Amino acid sequence: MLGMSIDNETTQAWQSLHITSRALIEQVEAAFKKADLPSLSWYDALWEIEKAGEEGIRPNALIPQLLLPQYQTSRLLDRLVNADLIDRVVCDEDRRGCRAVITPKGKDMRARMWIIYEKCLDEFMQKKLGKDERATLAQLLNKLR
Amino acid sequence: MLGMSIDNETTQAWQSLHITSRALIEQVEAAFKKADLPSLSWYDALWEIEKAGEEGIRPNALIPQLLLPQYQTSRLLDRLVNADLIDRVVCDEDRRGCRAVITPKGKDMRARMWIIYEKCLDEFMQKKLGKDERATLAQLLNKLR
DNA sequence: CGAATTTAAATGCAAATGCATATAAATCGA
DNA sequence: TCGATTTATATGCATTTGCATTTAAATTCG
Repeated sequence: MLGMSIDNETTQAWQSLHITSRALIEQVEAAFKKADLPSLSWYDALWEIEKAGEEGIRPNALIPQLLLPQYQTSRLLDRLVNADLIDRVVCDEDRRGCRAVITPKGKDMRARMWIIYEKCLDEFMQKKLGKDERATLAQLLNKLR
Repeated sequence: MLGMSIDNETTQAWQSLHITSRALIEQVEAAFKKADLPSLSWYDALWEIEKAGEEGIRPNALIPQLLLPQYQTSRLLDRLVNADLIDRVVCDEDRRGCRAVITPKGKDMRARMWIIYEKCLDEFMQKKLGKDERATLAQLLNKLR
């Protein structure tokens, strides 16, 4: 470990990742806000819950998907319930837990958000990199996990 | 705009960027916390302020560097002042403003944080990608800005 | 010059976050 | 079986954030 040293490519790659990801996410958030829509974290949650179908999904299964701590997941669900976008359905097979199930209003919200999100992805990713570059980027980033 | 559609490479690249950046930053934050050190945003601010030397740097010049909104920058400086890591020096050429100047304690803190940060960069970036891959990653990410 | 506008920075307040802990059901083990 | 432990989720409280607004100095322009 002594003598470990960080080279210039490493610094540049990290810096780019740190800065670019923040800038892009901020731009997406700004687009949502401009369209009077909720934030990216709501989208991510709604999408995972919608994909789970009528059965819904357990909060603890949502945690690794959303990369959020447990308490944040719980409170995000609170807000989604409060906005009538999901229901917390009682969970028969485990009375400690619940299932998050999307409502029609939730589906509608997610669809409206996707319209904006899609435009962002086109503008901030698809138009800036060629197909092969996008594939390379994804591949390199995946090696970091 | 009608007919615009997002292809699979775009989705994958976005997803990777979104997920990977969050995961990596979280890991760095966790490393700081484990070492009883403050967060990445403190590091970034201390570094920019330290680089500015004895003259210090104006808060409004810090905003684009840190990619933070004005009020967040102001309050981050509050906390740094409060921890004796920087001083808010009166600014003679513009009485509305101030200059953020690092203190010896601030320099020391930044140096101690860098030891941890460097290990993270080595572990999460340098060890996972080859030199050429790191260069490619940085280059692709830079095209997104 | 002097009123109107712009810019730098701070702040009051409501909402979100982080942390530790609480609650309560499920599972494990003697 | 029953107390001990683990797991799922929620929540109280302090800190941080986001937003809108305030304060005050600098700049613009008739």
